[in-house]
Amino acid sequence: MANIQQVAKHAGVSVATVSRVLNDQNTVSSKTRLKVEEAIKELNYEPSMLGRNLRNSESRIVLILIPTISNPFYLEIIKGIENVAISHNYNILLCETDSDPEKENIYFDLVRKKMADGIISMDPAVNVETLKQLAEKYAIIQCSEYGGGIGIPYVTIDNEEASYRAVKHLLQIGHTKIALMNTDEKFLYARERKMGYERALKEHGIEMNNNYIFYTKDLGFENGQQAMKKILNLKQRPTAVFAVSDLLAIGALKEINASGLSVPGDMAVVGFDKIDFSNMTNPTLTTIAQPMYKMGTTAAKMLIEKIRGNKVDSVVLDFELVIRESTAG
Amino acid sequence: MANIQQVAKHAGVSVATVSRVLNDQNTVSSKTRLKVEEAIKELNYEPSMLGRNLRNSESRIVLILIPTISNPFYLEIIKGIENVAISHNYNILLCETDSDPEKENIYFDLVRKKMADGIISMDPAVNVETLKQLAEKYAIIQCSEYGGGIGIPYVTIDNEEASYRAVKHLLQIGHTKIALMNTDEKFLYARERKMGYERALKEHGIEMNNNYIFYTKDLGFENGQQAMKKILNLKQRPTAVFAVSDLLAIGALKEINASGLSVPGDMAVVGFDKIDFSNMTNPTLTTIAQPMYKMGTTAAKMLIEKIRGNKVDSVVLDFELVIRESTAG
DNA sequence: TATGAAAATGTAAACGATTTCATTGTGGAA
DNA sequence: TTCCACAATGAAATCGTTTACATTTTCATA
Repeated sequence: MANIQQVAKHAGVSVATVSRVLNDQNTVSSKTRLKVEEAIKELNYEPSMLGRNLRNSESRIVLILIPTISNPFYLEIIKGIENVAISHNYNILLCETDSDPEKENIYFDLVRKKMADGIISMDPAVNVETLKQLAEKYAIIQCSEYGGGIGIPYVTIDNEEASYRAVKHLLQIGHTKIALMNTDEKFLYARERKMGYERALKEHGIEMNNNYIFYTKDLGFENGQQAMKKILNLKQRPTAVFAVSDLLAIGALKEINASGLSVPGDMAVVGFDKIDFSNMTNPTLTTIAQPMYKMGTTAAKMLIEKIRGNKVDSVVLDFELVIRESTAG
Repeated sequence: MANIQQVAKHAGVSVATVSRVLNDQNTVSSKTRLKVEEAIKELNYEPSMLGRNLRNSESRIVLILIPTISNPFYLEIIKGIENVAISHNYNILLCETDSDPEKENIYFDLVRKKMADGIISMDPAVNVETLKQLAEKYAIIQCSEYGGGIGIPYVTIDNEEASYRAVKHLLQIGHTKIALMNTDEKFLYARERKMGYERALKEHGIEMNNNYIFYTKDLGFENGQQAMKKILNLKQRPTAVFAVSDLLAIGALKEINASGLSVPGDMAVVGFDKIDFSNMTNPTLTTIAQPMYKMGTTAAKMLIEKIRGNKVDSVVLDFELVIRESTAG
């Protein structure tokens, strides 16, 4: 495997000149450029990024931290990040933390050890203290899930308002007994979405009923099934459920179907995220569409700015309520 | 940011000694080791992987090539690869090719330029010629999808047999008019699965009927819907469908439901892959379970062996037929 | 033709680790 | 005490680039 020295010798020039050709510098005469390019061809030379990266003190790799790759919610965001990254000559390392601080630390080490130039964190369970500390020295952006007020730039939607709109939709089509399927309130978005839920109810003169609020440990399909089981067992059974993730909602859907009830006839269901699958279920799912691709591209652009050493501001993007069969009574 | 020189100076030793401490070499006296460790603490030193990688001529990064991140089939495989990789101190770069040779080439360049130590390819549409050429110089393993006979080690299941078993199951529960929803036969697995389909039919004295075979461009949900639409319009309508991917099958499911027919009463459906979502549909999907996690770990171990310069052999893993509601008539 | 600014090229020092080989230090045996 | 084997340490080369600075070349102008 040839290196730049050999190319230089073969072309009869210095390594500096070869490097200039490689980096498209305009200070090379077309004659020598040709010589060099020929040598490169003949030797089948490929510049080593290891050498270049060391010299430039960069890795051109950015980390994406997600709790699990199994939640399709992240897929579109990742695509957005990826496209921007690639067009800026960055590559992405997808890091599944399983919300495990130990795994998390492996990845944090990657930036400490210069193997990564920055991080986009989408893990709501991330250790905020560590992250904050890391952010003092390294480029970090939070995407979709963020610890508030810790001074790290983020991109998100207005969760309170989105939740409000979802619940309001249920109220408008006549529901008054509406259950909330939420996650642990240690997560900011969980608290925000509950607030939106409460505001919508209040606005319609309905008092929030704690018996109608269910907390799940995770955002997965099974969690939705289990929670729905409990809801169906209530003596005062609600007529609608608002779940804070599509996977939860799909679990609910499955459970309702299994119990012989029908959606939306007996029970309306609203999800959150608009993952691909939300359109594949039977019935299709009413949900809040997060602008996932846009979130990804935005976060990536912010990160690259940050890596360049510029200051960046947080961004709040628009969402949309998508009404489909699961509430189209 | 401290470097090894400064640590050496601070500890009053040479850089060689610091490096020895870093790499756990036993030739360091416990006294100096202590001094060095103290200096590392005090200076908050983190060894740079850029320097180390250059010196060692390795990146400790491996590439995973997949056509699209949207097909959940790959998720479990990726997890398997990831776990093995991490435990061997490798990191993985997830590369979405969109089956676009140009994007593919960006990633191939990464290994040519030493930014990656090897590739696990799961892209059936990969440019086999390039891959073959690359495999002469770099470590490459094919996982799940493979170009046959090109001398690159692969891990897969017996697609012909799996398909045979799926169709045989349908025959055994009484179906005789069975449609096949396949993809382009330029893919080896598509040809193999068709052969299995044919063998099962033949064994039951049924001649293969080309009107019952449908080709889709991709393996997505929409492709399944479209193909099912055609199937439902046949005058001699089949009573069962075998789709070569779960996403196709789920699209079919959706279309059957939409047309007012019921599964499995009017139409039985079998998928392939056992993705998570195949258990969330209504009804749940009968499918061929590929040992995805195992495929991932196996491929990763093979790749690491290959990187080390050892010869590795291809592997064929077991599959399983999982019978669920969509055929439980 | 001599001059000098601008353009083209070269030299050598980084970047930050690992490792070979040489050197020094240590302790036990004679 | 002397010597030797072996353990511990250090000096310096190396991995493959980029780039500041120095040097040479070119060429229009006086």
